[in-house]
Amino acid sequence: MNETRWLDEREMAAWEGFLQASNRVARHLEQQLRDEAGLSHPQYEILVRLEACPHGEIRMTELADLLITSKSGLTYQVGQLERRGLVRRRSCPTDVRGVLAVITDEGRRVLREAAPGHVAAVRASLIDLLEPEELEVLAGALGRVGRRLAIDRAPG
Amino acid sequence: MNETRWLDEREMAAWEGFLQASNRVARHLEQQLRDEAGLSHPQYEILVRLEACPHGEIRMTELADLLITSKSGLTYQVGQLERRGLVRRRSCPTDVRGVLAVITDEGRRVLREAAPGHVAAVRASLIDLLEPEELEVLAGALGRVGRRLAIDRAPG
DNA sequence: TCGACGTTATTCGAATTTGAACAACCTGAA
DNA sequence: TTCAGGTTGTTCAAATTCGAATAACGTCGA
Repeated sequence: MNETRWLDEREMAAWEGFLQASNRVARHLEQQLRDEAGLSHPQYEILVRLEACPHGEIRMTELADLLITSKSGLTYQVGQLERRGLVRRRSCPTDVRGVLAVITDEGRRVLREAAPGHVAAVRASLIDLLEPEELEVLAGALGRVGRRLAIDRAPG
Repeated sequence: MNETRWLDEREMAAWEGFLQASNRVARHLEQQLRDEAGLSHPQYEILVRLEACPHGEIRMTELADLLITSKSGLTYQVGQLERRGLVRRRSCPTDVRGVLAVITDEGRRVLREAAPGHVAAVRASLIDLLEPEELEVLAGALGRVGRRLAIDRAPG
């Protein structure tokens, strides 16, 4: 058991900044989407990912990985979206067990309407608060963090 | 209604990196704390904040603001911690409505035991993945983001 | 061909979170 | 002093999240 390497002042500042920014940005976006588009952030993300897929469809497990959520959580949210007609399910042609989540025309329409307000909120809460160099560093550093943590992830 | 300013490539990279890093780091820490200390991250944060306060105590509303959570959510978590003897409540001497959350000796002990593992996880999932310059930039930029969003917050 | 083993999506119960409603209380200006 | 208006912490119902358990299905080597 090694001696604990505590955080020094600048490490602490980075950590607290990261935590606080994560929380506040998340809250900001959640509220904006809820108010202006009637969607939760998880729901919005599902629509975004689906639209980016060929034919607007993808396997449930793959989608769960993209969204960094649990499979059961995705089942629930896709169920919500299906109820509202923004997504539908169809069974996978190559694997009887498989389910494809598919974005509907209505889903695309809702997404198209929600996107401008969402992008504005992302700018207001993060992007436009950063200098160009900061943006660059953030993209590089946090991209590395995400990729690093993506590796040693237990299956959900 | 202005034309939407969509995100360019580097802005998108920063945004996606931020989102993904937030999610993955949060998951990593949640699991580590649960496994090694039997605490959720919110609970750990409550203990940390309390210990940093004079006499290890603070008003509920102030604590909720520090933690960036709702008042009702805090009521619940403090209730959980009280059940386990890590925190106790006492009424505020200067305001009959007020309640002070107080960390107990047992709470301090549990926190002391949990801290090394938590710091190690924070290092492994974020801090030690960053170059010194990146750390500096992150602290500055995300600190600004947090402070900016702290201002226009609706009361909870 | 046949199992052993891993995958797939869902269901279930338990835990957690939120905002609204609420009762009780402070505060400051008239 | 009074009282309108804001605060305080809790309770409540509803929504969401997670992991374990489950049933059904692929895959691969012997």
